Amino acid sequence: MAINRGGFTVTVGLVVLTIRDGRLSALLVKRAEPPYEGRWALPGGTVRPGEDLPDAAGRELAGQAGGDEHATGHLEQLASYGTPGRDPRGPAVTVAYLALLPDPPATHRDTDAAAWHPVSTVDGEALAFDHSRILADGVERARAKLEYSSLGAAFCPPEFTIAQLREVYEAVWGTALDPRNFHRKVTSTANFVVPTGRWTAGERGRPAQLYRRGPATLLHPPMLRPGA
Amino acid sequence: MAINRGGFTVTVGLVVLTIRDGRLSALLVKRAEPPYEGRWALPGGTVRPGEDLPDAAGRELAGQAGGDEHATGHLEQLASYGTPGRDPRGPAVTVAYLALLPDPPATHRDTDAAAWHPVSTVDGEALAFDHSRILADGVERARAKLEYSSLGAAFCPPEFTIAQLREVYEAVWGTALDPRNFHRKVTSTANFVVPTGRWTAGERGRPAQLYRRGPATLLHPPMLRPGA
DNA sequence: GCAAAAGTGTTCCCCCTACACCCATGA
DNA sequence: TCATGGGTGTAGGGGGAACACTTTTGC
Repeated sequence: MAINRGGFTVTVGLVVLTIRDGRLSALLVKRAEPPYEGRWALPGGTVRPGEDLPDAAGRELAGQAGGDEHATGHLEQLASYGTPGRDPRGPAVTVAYLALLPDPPATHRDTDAAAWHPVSTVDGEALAFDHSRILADGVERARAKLEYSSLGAAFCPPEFTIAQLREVYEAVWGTALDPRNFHRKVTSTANFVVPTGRWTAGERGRPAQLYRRGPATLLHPPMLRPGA
Repeated sequence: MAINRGGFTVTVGLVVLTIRDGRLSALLVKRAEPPYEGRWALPGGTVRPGEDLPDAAGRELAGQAGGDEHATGHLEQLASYGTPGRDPRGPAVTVAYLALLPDPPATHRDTDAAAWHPVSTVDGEALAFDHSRILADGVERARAKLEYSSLGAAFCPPEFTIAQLREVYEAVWGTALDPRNFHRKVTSTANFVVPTGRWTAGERGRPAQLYRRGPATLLHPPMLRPGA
């Protein structure tokens, strides 16, 4: 009944970001076969027959980065790429998705085939296919969305301190933020974070209250980047 | 040399918006053949072999709405849609683009096969395929982008008054804006609009200065929607 | 005590809002 | 002269930036 009219391979590509050692980092996989054998590339794979695009992205994400991304992380469509010749094997459209994950301990460790790379150290031409451009687009999307959405908390574990959330913003934007103003801003924005009543202990300095993600998705007013 | 590994038809779909009679309106075409024969749908078509996605979108736009969209309008990728079953003919991914055009006189008149519909009158289930959802996504993107970009001017002819630009914002957002504050805001934002030195004549009231689009793309600070 | 980190208060300034007011034209 | 729309001035308020200050822990 379904007639194959198509000439395109459709794949999903994943820009998976997290904060490791205070640096915004992307998950990359090393290609095991041509084309671009041995080069780093974005995780991803072909969309299966009868599979919806978000499902394919979620399946690839679960396979690459563990299964709990729906608990605290975030997954959204980024953009599509179809420039002729981008895949030497033939016409191919990649629908890219952006995933934001907390780092420890859900995120798997580096292996020979998959590793986290600080985005500032990924050379603009180093990745396979047109993945350098896709990665750059994903990073820029993440930077922009922190301003007007509550997605910064997607990088945090289920319970986190305001300082942890601030370190997310500082890592993604690459700027220092005033801890006092950041604290007031976050806690005074309705439904951004909700206090749990629990507190950190055993660390330097005064204990900090733990918070969870609130139900808000859009921030009014937004968090503004100092630079621009 | 290029091996066809594909099972997908890839098409581009266009959400083409303009302001007609003070209302945000979308260009729709009436399908001449099954599936959904006789139903209104978004303009679009299949991506040709060797053609890049933006080129395909621009070609379809030129074919449907005249050729000068690059002069004053705007074209950007919106999102991709690939839910199984969305096209009864088989697996199909549509990469949707959003186009913003000035209305008179570049925009063609309505015909039996293509007509402008105020978006507020397009029923949520009336369009072919999943085009109602794509249209809704495009309208929401346009509403959001007016806030923090200079794209409002893409709806205006090459030379326009501040009042014309204000009517664009009012039509897209569906709210009334204070003409005095809007004027000050627009003219005081660097590089948003640049005065031509020419003035309107022959109309009611005091003549208004004519402006062109400025080189700015992002607005600092943004224009804020009154409602939220 | 000292360093370090959490959290509060305060001041200044910019921008947004609202609205009074003046200007320039057509009828 | 009146109506209509273009454009400027000004007062009030909310939020952000900067930073002094207090609180509570580890060492």
